[in-house]
Amino acid sequence: MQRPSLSHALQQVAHAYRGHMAQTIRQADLPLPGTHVRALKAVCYMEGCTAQRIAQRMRRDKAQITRVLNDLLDSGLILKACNPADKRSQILHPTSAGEAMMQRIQGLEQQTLTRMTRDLTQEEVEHFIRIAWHMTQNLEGDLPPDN
Amino acid sequence: MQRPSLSHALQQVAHAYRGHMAQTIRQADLPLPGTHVRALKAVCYMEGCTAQRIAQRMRRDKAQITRVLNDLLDSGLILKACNPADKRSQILHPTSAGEAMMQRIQGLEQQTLTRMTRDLTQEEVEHFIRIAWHMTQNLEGDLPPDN
DNA sequence: ACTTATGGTTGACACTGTCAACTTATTAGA
DNA sequence: TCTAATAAGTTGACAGTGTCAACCATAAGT
Repeated sequence: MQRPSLSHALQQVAHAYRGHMAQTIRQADLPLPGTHVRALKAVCYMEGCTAQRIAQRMRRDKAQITRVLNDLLDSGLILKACNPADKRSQILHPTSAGEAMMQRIQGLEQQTLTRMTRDLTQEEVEHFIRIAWHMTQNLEGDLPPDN
Repeated sequence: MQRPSLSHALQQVAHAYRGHMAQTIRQADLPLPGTHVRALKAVCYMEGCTAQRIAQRMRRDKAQITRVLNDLLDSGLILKACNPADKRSQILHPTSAGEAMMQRIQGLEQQTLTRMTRDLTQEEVEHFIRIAWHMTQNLEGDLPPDN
């Protein structure tokens, strides 16, 4: 552990990213907190997306996911449809408003990512991602990336 | 943005680290949340540490720092001393209990970091830290690392 | 002296995260 | 088949994180 320690660097960069995204989204008048964005992303891009699958992917408590999804439902960004294969669960789909929101947010995220990596090579970024994923695995040890 | 996206990787690794540390600390019966740990670390290792300096270093709102420091004060882990050079501010010092706590937590953190980087080379870890710091700079743009 | 800036505190609030208890439906076993 | 264990989702409660605005006291510049 030398000067910019791993833990400090990690916390700072995560905080900076979160903060920058939050501010960007606020400035664009899209009143959607970070967790909601991530959940919406999952609904838009996962096939046969259910609450449980989102919880697994994000490694969050399913209680939190339920609430976030209900917010998205109330905002008219997603829909729940019966899952004929399992009456307990519901398949989630974005509404057209949800798709549109996702498009806008993707743009904002891309902006943030571009700025964040502006003086880094593609290779460096990939290296970073690979190591980050490795560290995650070392601490938890399951689930494929799949995004 | 390919499969394990930068944003996803970043959020996952930060979450994994935070979660692992929290659990480790809980298992060791040290009832100290993460922000408190970081603040205590600053008090222990920064010369002439004040609330303001901690806030700058952690890039957090000073209101939060005030509250965290008051918790640490109530727990008997730190002390506030008058700053003769500026009556508004207080110099913070760890108590012996605070030092002891810091020692124990350092050990736990080292455990977590070791596990997290167990199959990575020193070079890879340093590369990761360097890129993380770069990204932080790109999004915010000031303050030296100094830890 | 007056104004402005800074260190710190407090109140209010939004967001994040987890745990436990519960309902309903599915699945596996006796 | 009946039943027990398990899984999806919901709800309540709560701890922790983070920020904003208003405020007080002191400091610094004019």
